[in-house]
Amino acid sequence: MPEQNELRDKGLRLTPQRELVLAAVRALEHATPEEVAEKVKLTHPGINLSTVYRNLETLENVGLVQHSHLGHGGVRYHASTEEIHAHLNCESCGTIIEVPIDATASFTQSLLDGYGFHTDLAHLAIAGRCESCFNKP
Amino acid sequence: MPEQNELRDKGLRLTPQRELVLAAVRALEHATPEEVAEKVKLTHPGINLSTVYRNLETLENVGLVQHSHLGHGGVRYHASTEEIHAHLNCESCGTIIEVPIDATASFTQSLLDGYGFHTDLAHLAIAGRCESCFNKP
DNA sequence: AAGTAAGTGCAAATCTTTCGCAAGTGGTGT
DNA sequence: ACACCACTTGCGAAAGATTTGCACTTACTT
Repeated sequence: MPEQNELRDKGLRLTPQRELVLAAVRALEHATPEEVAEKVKLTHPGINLSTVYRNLETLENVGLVQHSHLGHGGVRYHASTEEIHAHLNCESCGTIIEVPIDATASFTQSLLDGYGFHTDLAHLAIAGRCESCFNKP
Repeated sequence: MPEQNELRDKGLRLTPQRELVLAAVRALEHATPEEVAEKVKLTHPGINLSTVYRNLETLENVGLVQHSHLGHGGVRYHASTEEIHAHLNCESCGTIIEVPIDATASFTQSLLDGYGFHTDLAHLAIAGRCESCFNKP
């Protein structure tokens, strides 16, 4: 019987750790594995970091979460249900500006037309400088 | 007296290691620190990997080289004089497609207009899938 | 030629992510 | 309820990339 649980529906076992990891990713948005672990530890102190890594990978495999590479820091995970957006990452101050994916449509279309490339702008941040940092030395 | 040497002009000491690191970055294009070290070792076998890292950082500080994050692998360095281009990175097969920066001008302009964001598309690869990988399962 | 600060080599330390393995547990069938 | 077994977890160790402390060396200044 479907719809009993989103994890079981994907063929995964329902463990407390796994549920908490998924909940943490959803709550945090753009969290690193480390941050996810911290969040989970609030309610389940014993969880191991490698369990977090494994669950992030597992959850990504079934499509419930996705990762992207923002800024110079490491990988960040977000729930698949979040609205898709591109990230502008200021290299000076680290600010992340979210841009609705529609605003990038003509660009990705031109890459498709010109290079046959199917762009996934959500996966990697776009580097640059925000207005205020640009105006500094 | 200026123009005696590009490194000294930047206030850096002229060491064999440093010259070789710069030469290697220029010769290799998109090389990882590891690859730079390999190249340098051909003529200076004793060079230490940490010396390569330190020189890459130093050379970047004075603007002679720059790094960018292509694909999932590590950091890659290129000479500042290289023609600037964006990189389309196929997440399936790892192919890198180079795109002249002109082709992205209207996109970066729209980010500037809409978000005051000064985009540096060369710094991070753009993720997605190339034509052939897109047509596979 | 001598002095000094920058640069180098080396080894160890970090940091992040992965892996092997033994012990634990969720889900299924009895 | 009971047992079974593959999937999961915890833990420690390993791996890969990059950084750091420190003593020795060397490029540049005078």
